[in-house]
Amino acid sequence: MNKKNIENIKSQMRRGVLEYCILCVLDKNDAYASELIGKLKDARIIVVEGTLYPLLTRQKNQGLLTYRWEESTQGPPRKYYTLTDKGRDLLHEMDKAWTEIVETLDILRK
Amino acid sequence: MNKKNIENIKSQMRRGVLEYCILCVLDKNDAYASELIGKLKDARIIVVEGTLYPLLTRQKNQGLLTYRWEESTQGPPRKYYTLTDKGRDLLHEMDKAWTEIVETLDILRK
DNA sequence: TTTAGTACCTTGCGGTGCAAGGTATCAAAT
DNA sequence: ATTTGATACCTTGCACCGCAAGGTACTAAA
Repeated sequence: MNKKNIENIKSQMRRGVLEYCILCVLDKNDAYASELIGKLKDARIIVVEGTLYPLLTRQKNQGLLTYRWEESTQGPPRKYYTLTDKGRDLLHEMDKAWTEIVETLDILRK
Repeated sequence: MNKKNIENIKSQMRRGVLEYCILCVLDKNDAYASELIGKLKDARIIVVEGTLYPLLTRQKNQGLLTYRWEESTQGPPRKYYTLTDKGRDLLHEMDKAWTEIVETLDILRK
């Protein structure tokens, strides 16, 4: 009951920064969807496929990302996503927004 | 166009911590809804009435808050919200969750 | 008795995460 | 040859929730 509450809160917080996290990860290296899910899971940002795929499509349609197909040595071809210049610009805006929120909460909590 | 994007991102990030902010503010002092809106606006967490009222009701129904009516010297009576023990417990859990997310993003950004 | 200020609350819409289910490719085992 | 398992992509339907807009009610001053 209470545990459910806490999980709900955590996921709500994570949601707010999900798009930010994706751009962060892609800023370092191109990646394909399944790979991204793994990396975000490692970073304790839980994401499921049904969330990530529509999100990537949205970001692509906003011109933040592009993709290319690449053959894999094992398994079906992979769709590698890359940050565009526009995506990088937005990432920097997100950095600012994030910093601002962290500062705000520091004040609220002090 | 782009400005709208950024605003959208910020509000999405804020949403994730809205409940947390409310409990933070109430942890220091009891407050009534209009007052809360003012305090959160000062903290650059924009909230509108249509968001706050249902949220307070939700938190009250979850047993995180209680309220009492108080007469006002000018205007209608005010509904002062107070954190319950359960609310305070959850606030501490939120502190942990928030710290964890901040750490996670530090890692993702490094 | 009208206007202005303060305070409470509800309704309808749109956006979005998630669970579940579906499709396709490749390679190894039967 | 065909079944199985691993990998990878994607869609659908539900439910939740923030927000804009609109509504009610009390008080005091014009």
